[in-house]
Amino acid sequence: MGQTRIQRTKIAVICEAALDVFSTHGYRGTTVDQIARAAELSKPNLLYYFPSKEAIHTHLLNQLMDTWLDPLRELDHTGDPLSEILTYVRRKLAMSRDMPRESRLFANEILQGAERIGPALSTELKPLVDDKARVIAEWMHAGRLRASDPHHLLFSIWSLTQHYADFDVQVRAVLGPEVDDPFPEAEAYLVTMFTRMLSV
Amino acid sequence: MGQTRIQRTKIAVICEAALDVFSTHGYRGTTVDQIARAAELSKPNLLYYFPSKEAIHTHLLNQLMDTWLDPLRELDHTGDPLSEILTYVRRKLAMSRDMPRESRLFANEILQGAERIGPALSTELKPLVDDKARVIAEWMHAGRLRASDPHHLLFSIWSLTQHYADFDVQVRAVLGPEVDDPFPEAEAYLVTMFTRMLSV
DNA sequence: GTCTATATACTGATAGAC
DNA sequence: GTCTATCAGTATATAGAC
Repeated sequence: MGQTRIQRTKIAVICEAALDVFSTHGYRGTTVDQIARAAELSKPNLLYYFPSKEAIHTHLLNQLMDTWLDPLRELDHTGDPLSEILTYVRRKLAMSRDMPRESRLFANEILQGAERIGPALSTELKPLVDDKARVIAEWMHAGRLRASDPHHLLFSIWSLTQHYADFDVQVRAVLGPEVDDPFPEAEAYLVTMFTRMLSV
Repeated sequence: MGQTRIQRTKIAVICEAALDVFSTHGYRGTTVDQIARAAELSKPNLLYYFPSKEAIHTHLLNQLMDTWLDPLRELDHTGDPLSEILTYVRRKLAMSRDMPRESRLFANEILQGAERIGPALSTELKPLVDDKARVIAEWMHAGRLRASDPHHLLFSIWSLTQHYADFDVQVRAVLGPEVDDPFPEAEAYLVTMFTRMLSV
């Protein structure tokens, strides 16, 4: 939409700042002032680029939905079943490692009833999941994966991988300070788990 | 502390109401007025029983921590390894089904940095987890369970079971209205998963 | 113990100068 | 485009009558 380069830059800075604050304090816990300070702007100046606090939040969630579903879209029905699943697990875990704020933004939204993103779950998420669940079911039916419920299989991948972003504080508290980076251990564990679960 | 029966009842009513509101709106998203209305009390009357909004929240979290760890405490090193794990999984899943508000209260707190409950993670949770992880490690070492990382095994049980409470909205959106109760499917899936993961 | 009324502070958003 | 000043609405908590 006819934006100058400077406008796009400022909007990006605001989104970056907003993601930071929303993801750690939730929607209600975040103030426009906090976002403005993090973006190094005055409050009215920020509201010159976005009409309201809610507009920023909605914008972030909509942007995120696409990125979030990319790894699942890439699940290829022509590939090797177990490799495809393990690749998906690794990508989702990498997203938890590299985009923990996005994961928490999403988790906050779902946890509090998905009032803003709710519709997209039925219109965007469900059709994609149903499609991929069908692919997985065919693999299982063909004896190329051990049988189990495909939908719950996908739920389990989401919960296990996102846990390392969303519950990061708890994971680190339990593992203690001697574990600097839990992700290598996590990847090894999850690969083992899904291999034992699915390999024929 | 020298409370009359009526006082205890009112405090229980307040806690019940507060759990309802805090778990669906988060700490900042909750107003004292909402809690008061839900408890059918006036706002000043509510603040006669608790000194502040934060005091109610802290009280709930502290109470919850104990209940939350009970199923793990019952993991018995003299029992059959796989049965003990599966029982733990079933109990945790039952808690997600029967106490979803408590699960979400806890998830909200961890997700937003565990500012209030953080210390208890190191002093209460970690020692218990380390202890039970040792039991599991011994079972694995004795060849009674297939080897894997005990800490991450516990993480996986938490994330998989709590997912059905914390992400309930998403689970239902994906499964669609034809699935009335996802928990029986979930239990069957999780039992299969941990059996394949751990049975020798 | 419980209420009405209110003090005090914060927050989202806008007006208007520059 | 960006700022200072400020409004209107809301929130926590308290004062004081009963």
